[in-house]
Amino acid sequence: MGWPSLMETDRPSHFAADHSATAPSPRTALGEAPWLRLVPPATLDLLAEQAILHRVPSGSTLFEQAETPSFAQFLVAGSVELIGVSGANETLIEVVRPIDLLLPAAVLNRQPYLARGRVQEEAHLVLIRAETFREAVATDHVLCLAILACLAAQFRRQVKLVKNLKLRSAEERVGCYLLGLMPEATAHVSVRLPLEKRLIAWQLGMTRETFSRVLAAMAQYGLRIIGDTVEVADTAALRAHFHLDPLIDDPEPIVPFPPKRN
Amino acid sequence: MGWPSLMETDRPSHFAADHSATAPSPRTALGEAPWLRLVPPATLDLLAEQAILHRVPSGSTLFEQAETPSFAQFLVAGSVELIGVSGANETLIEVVRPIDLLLPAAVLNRQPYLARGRVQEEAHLVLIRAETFREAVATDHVLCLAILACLAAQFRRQVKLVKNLKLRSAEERVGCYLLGLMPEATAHVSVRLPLEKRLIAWQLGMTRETFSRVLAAMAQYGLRIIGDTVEVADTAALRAHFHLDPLIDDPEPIVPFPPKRN
DNA sequence: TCTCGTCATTGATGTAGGTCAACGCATGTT
DNA sequence: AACATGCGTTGACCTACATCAATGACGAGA
Repeated sequence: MGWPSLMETDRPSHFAADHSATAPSPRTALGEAPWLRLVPPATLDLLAEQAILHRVPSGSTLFEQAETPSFAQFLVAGSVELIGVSGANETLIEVVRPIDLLLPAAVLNRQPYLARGRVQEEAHLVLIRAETFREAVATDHVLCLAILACLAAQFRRQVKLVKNLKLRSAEERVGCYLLGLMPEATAHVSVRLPLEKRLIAWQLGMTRETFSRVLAAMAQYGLRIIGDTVEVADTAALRAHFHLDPLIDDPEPIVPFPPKRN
Repeated sequence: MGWPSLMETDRPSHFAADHSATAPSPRTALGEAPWLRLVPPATLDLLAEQAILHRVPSGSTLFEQAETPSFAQFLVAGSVELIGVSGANETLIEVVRPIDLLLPAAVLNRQPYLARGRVQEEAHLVLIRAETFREAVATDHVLCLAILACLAAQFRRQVKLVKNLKLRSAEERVGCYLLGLMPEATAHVSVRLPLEKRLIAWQLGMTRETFSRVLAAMAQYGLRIIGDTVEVADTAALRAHFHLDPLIDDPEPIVPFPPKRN
């Protein structure tokens, strides 16, 4: 498969060699997740103890649909797309961005993944054995609260994605996506697209061709595309046409949930 | 609004009168949720203490999109549809069935609902003040684990719904839905549709008209519709055409997560 | 330099499913 | 009875996309 060493428990030597100097340890990586801030260091130590820090190149498959997870995977850097597959059809479920867990629901419930995990931008992952992870959650209340917050955010992101997809036309999705890239105040803006167009199209749930056509058509709203940069004459005018909805477009933060002393 | 008394803390007298004899107490209702089985009775008592048990008629709006939840709502009986709204468009996000929580993610994170809650079949709800609920989760690790399991299941259900919708054609959705109603083994079956057709259509993400047409077209697979009952000559033949995918069609149980003594 | 592969653009065409409208059939109301 | 209201069916039509195909632009390798 795309990434044979994932399923092994021992760390492949070339990974150790590559990163012993530059890459942070799994423990450091976990410590950097803001939503794990309140978790006792001892618990993080425990999680990190057997953890593996992996760099995975773009395009690799992290896990296949229907597989039962062996690891909890923390995405520390890069991005991973979750793809639902049925027969010949594939559809993007969501794009996971750091720092987040990949499909924690499957890991927690010992259930099969409902989607394929594919690396979009080179990913840095911390792998923790599923059982270790489950036990830690079952043992440490504060960790459990953190995971709960993480999962809640993922749920809400999922709902937002569905709403974006089902309530808006292709053109609206593009318009709102572009608006999301622009700074608030400025009138005349020039932004670079953060991804290849085909990837943006795929994220917005349309084909390259449609995306291209829509971009072209948006010249009428004072929008120019030169290569991968977008120039807008008047963002206010754009905003007038495409109404950002906070209940769809606002990013969904992972809000840590303070434990209570009893 | 549809249901003015929801936002009040004190129990409206006619509810007390109506149900003091027949309806179970909030405490009993909570005790019946299998996935709360492991939660200490003391915690359930605490939750039930100020709780309100409500019967809400079909069609009522439980909460509006963008509202910040004041209550955690346990759906004990009936069904509730969650509807995403944007401008003039509405789309069904999911149908919640008992025993489950309505959008716990919003309640936990103190964030606005992303969808409207509308009663489909008369609902029995246990309302718990949001803060009480949050504190209980922050205090009791076992409760926290139960909610985590509940939320995990909801997340997975959401993913399954998206896959059903985006990976299958209208005809396939109908076919698989019908198969889901049939008993496994029998060859010749006659099933009654559990809901009005317009509601099924809406749940399957299509219009009444399309649903009607698709049903008619499925005569070619040996299917007859008489009023609200469906007769299938040969379920095996149906199954050959419409492949149920466990990763889409299997119901998503809430699997309780055993706590660990440390 | 040429070539090959990938991405983007543009046009022509196809189609799944929505929209609109008419009608039949129940059920409940005055 | 007469009437309204809501659901289901069916037909004619529309449209927002996808699909298919041709061409151009760019970068990497020989």
